[in-house]
Amino acid sequence: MMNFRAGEVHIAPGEALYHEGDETSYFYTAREGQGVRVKHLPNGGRQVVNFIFPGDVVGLQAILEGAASNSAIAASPMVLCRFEKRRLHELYRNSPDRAYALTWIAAAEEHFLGETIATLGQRNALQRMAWALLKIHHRLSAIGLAREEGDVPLPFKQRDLADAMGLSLVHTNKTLARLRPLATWENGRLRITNKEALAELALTDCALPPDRPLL
Amino acid sequence: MMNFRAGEVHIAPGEALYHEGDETSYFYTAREGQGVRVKHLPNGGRQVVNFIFPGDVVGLQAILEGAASNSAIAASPMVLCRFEKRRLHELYRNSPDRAYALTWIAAAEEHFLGETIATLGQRNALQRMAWALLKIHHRLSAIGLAREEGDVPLPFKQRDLADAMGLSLVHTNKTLARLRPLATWENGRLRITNKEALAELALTDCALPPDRPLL
DNA sequence: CGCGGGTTTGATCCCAGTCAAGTCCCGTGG
DNA sequence: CCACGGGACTTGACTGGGATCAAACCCGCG
Repeated sequence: MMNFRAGEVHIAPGEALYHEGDETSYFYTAREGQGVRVKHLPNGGRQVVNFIFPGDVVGLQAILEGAASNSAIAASPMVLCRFEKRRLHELYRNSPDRAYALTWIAAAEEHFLGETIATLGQRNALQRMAWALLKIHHRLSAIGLAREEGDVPLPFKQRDLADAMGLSLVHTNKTLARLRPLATWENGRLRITNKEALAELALTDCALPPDRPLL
Repeated sequence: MMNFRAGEVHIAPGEALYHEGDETSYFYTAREGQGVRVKHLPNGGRQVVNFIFPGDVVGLQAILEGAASNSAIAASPMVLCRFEKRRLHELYRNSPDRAYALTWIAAAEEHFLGETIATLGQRNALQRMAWALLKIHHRLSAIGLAREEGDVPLPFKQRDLADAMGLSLVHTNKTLARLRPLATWENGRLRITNKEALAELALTDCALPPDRPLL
């Protein structure tokens, strides 16, 4: 099998994998660490489009040609595999199964963004936070990052979560405080103590997409 | 070339192409008419995830297996082509270019959903409406649905737009009224009279991130 | 003429944004 | 060793944008 990897990338917390507006010719898969994809608005607003966890594909929009519509920023030290987008055609010609997996991933991503849209559009602050914490915990658990005690690493700042849920920093903080008996997030680790109550709050039917095929 | 079409579907305004929770084994491409993809929350909330215009692929998430995460509802009489998702593998094996195009479309969709997320998260009511009207008009113009006078067909209800932008119906109405000098939407047709002013309001352009220090 | 769905408008309320301090903690340097 | 500074997190007081409630209004239609 041909090797599509075009190198491995290491980035430190706070650094960018690529910037909004860049004409990047790569896309990536995350191996270790966590980060965010952010979009900036002309007025200074900052939206975290989604979180980047190990196993995610990052920057697939690069196949659209043109400037990247968002920046990818690391929140903890990250390791990613880099691929050249112009060799994607080869992949599609020579490795239909992997191509299919790629589409599958894109569809899964779309599925998740749809849920996020519903959250931003319909849920209040408490519901948003409950939803986000559940999703994050579930996702990280699924990729085996949970410790014995059931807590998962979450290296983000409250500001990141605030910008992800479209809430102000202060209100995010206050909302996290209200959720404290159900979930705690401190020292970069998130623990869910009452999943049922959280799900109740979040109005989640918590149906996640099935396991993905390997790329 | 093999024929993947598995029929043509006609649906009337208000009817569903598929319902949330359905185990559909099809996906579609829209040929005529317009509709919405909606998600429902347990508390009765309703979010319009996006609008369906001619040329769009609908229900590609079906490749994820399992229940559909949203419903597709027609707002005007629609005509769509139906495809069987289980034959997608064939497509990937026999027609890499079309497979690539499919991924391209999925990526474009993801790109758009990302913009929507930024809108719901960061923009206020006036900015949201301005953004939505611009996007819709631009999109419909691009597929040649604009008349001589520059107006495009928009068969939705104010409720649909409200649910798309996460605003209440009444506030949507009032906001549309405030935008009246810049854009009018009546009798199912949308006309933009002052594109520049609208874009100004919507804060669209967003080329480069403002010089906020990283991290 | 009455009815129902969609649109418009006014009055009131409250969730979340903003402003402003203050605390905790860690790294740096005197 | 402590003083200092800066970044993240907390907390309280105030404000306002948008939700909610409640009526009209404006059709097309039976």
